[in-house]
Amino acid sequence: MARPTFQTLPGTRDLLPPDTDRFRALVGVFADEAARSGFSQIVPPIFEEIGVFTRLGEATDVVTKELYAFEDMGGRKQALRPEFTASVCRAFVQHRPLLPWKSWYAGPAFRQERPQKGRYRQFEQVGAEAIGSHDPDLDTELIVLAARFYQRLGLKDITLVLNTLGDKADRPAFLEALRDYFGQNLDALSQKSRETLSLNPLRVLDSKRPDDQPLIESAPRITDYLSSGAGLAFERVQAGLEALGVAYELNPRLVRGLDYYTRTTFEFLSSSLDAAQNAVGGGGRYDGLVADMGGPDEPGVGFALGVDRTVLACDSEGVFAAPDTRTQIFVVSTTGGLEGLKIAEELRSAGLRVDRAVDHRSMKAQMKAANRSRASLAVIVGPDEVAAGTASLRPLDDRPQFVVERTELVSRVKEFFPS
RNA sequence: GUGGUCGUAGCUCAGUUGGUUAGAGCAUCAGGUUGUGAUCCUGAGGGUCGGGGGUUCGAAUCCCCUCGAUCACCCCA
Repeated sequence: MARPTFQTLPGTRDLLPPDTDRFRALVGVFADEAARSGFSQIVPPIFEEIGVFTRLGEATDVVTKELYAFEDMGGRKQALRPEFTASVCRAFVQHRPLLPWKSWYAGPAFRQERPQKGRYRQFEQVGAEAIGSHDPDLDTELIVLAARFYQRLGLKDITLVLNTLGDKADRPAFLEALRDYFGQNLDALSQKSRETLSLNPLRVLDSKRPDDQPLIESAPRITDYLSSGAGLAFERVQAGLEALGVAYELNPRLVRGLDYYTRTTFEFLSSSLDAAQNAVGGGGRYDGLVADMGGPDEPGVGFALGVDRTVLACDSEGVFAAPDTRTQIFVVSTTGGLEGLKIAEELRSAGLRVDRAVDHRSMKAQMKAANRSRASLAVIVGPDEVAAGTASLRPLDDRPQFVVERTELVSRVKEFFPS
């Protein structure tokens, strides 16, 4: 096909109906679940001072090579948000709300990477964050909130994977152990992983390269390096999930890509997704991040779910269809006057979904448009109806057409749509 | 950033070993008597075959470059 002059940039796309209805409904479900769990919505700006995001970690790809950074006219360095957590922490520090601060959000985030299935440069997330409490039961609540959301969409093939990364203080010894271990087996490690090792040894555990698997399998485990506090918290989260009947898998190699995570980390994987990008959501605790933003040393825990991937998962499981926003009534008018327009607005005022033929085309053309709109009723006004003070109602199925008084039009049409 | 695959009408695709005005289905529009859709019939519009260059008497078909899409690596939602 000959390409148009302009088209969407790589990794971006137009969301068109009926997907738009579906996205909106999905966010609606999440908003409802979040509110049930005591979270209120926050809408941070889409771009921030670049420092807000670079605080996420010097070793994270999200910051070092995927950030959409730019300067404003005054030379101020800023960037499109690659995720929400940083913005939420910044907002917390800026406004100092009461603790715990529980907020949810929905909106686009931006990462400049090569697009592929389930991975876009502009992608949609919903998520929730709670700042100001160490309570591991809060971790559990967050996880269950996400799980309930998936459940309400109708998704079944979702696996919850759980791990802990320990406290900041536990980290150095563990990292050292990893460096030693992998360092001694350097020749058994893939080239890529060797590079990763020098940057962030944790991330080597996350390698998907088959060659690395045997080595990773017997690598040191964080659980052996946990402080008692972190260990107890991890047990408490597991106990909570068990008490609530939420299934999970432990995976000591789950490290997640952002450097700020501490203690609990989790990921939701869709097994029905035939794409490499099968993580539909993830999150964890970030106990030092608020302080890094220049705020008080308040802990935080939260998650983000990828809306685009979740929708893909819904597709492959055949669940969560778009809600019906179809036109109910289609107004056909051949008078050339304003009667059709008036009727359409009257019916709209009465709360019905009404569309109308434009451009004064032939009745046949208007009826075709009516049929295409998938409305179930056509209201027809021509010269005869106007003269007689009536309107013709034509059901767009097999039922017979009938005539109603113009003055009773709205009530007669409403009768046609019970409920 | 690296690699694989792909790029013909709005959509899904044909297009034989390079050979005359590039096709189909769906969709769109208009007709099939005077005001009636979804079915059926007839017809019409719509493509410089992603773009540029080259080989050739001749290229949608072969070669090179480029752009784009897609999938994967990496990484993550």
